[in-house]
Amino acid sequence: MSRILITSALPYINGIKHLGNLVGSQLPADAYARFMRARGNDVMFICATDEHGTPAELAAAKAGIPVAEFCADMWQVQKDIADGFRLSFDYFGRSSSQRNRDLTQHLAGKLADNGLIEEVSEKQVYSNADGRYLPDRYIEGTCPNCGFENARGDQCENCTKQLNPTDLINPRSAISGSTDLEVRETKHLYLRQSTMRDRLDAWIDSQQGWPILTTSIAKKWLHDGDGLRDRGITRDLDWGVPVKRGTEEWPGMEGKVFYVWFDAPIEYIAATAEWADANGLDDAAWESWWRTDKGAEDVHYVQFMGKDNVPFHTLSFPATLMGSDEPWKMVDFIKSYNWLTYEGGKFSTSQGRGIFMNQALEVMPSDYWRWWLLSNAPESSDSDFTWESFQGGVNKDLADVLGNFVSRVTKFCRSKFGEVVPEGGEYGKFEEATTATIKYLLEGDEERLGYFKLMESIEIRKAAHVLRGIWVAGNEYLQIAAPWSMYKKDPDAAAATVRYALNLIRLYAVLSEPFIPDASAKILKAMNVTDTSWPDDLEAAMEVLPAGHAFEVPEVLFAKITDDRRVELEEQFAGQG
RNA sequence: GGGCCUGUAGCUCAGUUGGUUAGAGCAGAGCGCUCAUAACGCUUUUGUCGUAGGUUCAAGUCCUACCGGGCCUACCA
Repeated sequence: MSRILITSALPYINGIKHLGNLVGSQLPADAYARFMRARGNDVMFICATDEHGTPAELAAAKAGIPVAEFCADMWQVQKDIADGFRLSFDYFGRSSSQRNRDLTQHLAGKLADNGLIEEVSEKQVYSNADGRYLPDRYIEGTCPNCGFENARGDQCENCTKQLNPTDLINPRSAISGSTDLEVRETKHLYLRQSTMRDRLDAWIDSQQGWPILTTSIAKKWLHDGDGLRDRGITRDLDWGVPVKRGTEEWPGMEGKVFYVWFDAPIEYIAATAEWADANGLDDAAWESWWRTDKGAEDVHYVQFMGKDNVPFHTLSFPATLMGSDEPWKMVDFIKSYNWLTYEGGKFSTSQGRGIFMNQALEVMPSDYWRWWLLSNAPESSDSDFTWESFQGGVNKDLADVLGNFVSRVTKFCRSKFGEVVPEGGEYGKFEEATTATIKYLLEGDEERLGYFKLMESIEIRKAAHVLRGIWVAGNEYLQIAAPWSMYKKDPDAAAATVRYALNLIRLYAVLSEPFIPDASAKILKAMNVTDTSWPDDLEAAMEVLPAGHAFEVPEVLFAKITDDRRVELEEQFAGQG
């Protein structure tokens, strides 16, 4: 048994995420967590909402409620949706928790003690009308390069030239449109990442088998231009973790908060502490996952995220932990994902293009989404969602190959033997061959990785394809064994075939659980079995349901998506953007 | 501008460290089965592996250039 710590990138609080966000972190992390638990490992799967920063403040203002209240509401909304997708977090925390405040302030204090924090005086644009400092991208104006009138303060979207807010002609606030802006001098804390460049570089070099997407992004930041740059970790905002040096005030930093990207990854740790608190456990419980001096030295830690998050997880957060000079558990594997596109274009929150998580659950069951998204996860490059592909994948894989297999076996059994595992006959060469085929698909060989290895190495998409192959093996078996014709001349032989096939159904429920937990549960319930033990011994697994065991024919597991329905959905979702 | 990824059958994609006749699913065609959600199984058509060069006994696999698609580029998270 291993101890496996899994974190999924924190969804930002300002709105409901779309399917691209889901497939890029939470969903594959969940499949991995479920798989690892099923194999008997001790798993800690952590996620939380990322609640600080300007967008949260603005979203709250737009909703006309205090930001703390807004975040509390949105946390519940996101939690409910996560539950709807059956995301099996051991704890879903909040980055605004007291635990995170304490830990963020503590780590900042340690970094300062170790000479890794620098105060920098800089000029920031302040909007009098809005009563706040504006991040670069919240300032708009005319691009000095191409004349585009809606250029943003960080970059002109029209000519892609990078800008400073002060470059803009006729700058205005993107929030209020006010032109009453002024440049103010303000002090901020910078994390001296540059001094840790070689350590970070060596640390990344020492990692084995990370996705090329992960390492190439990290290397680029480490070596591009002058190398890794220091980064401001504070902001002039109201909403966030107040800047403190440990538990002490930080002179000159009054009224400022830490930058979200400083406190958000720390929430992985803090959320584990929240988990301990929520379960009435002491600090030792969460520290055994995070402190290598308190039991975490044998923990295997895996992070999941979209590619946009890679720099923070390969550089800033490791720099924070390393720089504290305390024995924090560092990540062992960073799984990063490309983007999911929608009907050939981008998912867009601002334009309402694509499918959001709440809408998805309103129109289709979560298993359908889980299966399509995981079997098409953007692991090697971007993947495109189309309703046609979704319909095809769900209908062929789930309804025809798996669902219909369960249906044909249980219904045949009911009509010939009743709703009970039939006795008589013995397993023979067909069963032996099928078991061998499935064993190969599970374990693989030197040339081809099997389901187990693919899941362990987080090749989710490939694992899904192999899993499908295991379902197909059941249909192939039935075709060869043909119990419907065998029944006429040798009912005992047919009974043995049905008994084997019923055991296949249970096996499929166990193996498929990481991908389609609802269907898996439905199957197990119908088969009247609670034994979900992992089939380390496949021969034994084919005997779990003994002759005489009662079961029920389940309802149709996966209703097909009709062409009419697909067209309806295409139209419903095309109308928005 | 710089960096990274990517371009393989009509579609979506696999193709390990270069090695015999390039694979899978879907779609198409044929056959079989009739237990089943008109489901399942078997067989089968299609490829100058983006283009042009190069290295090699041998390249989809390595190198160079070019063309196409995507992403990142540090104050949105």
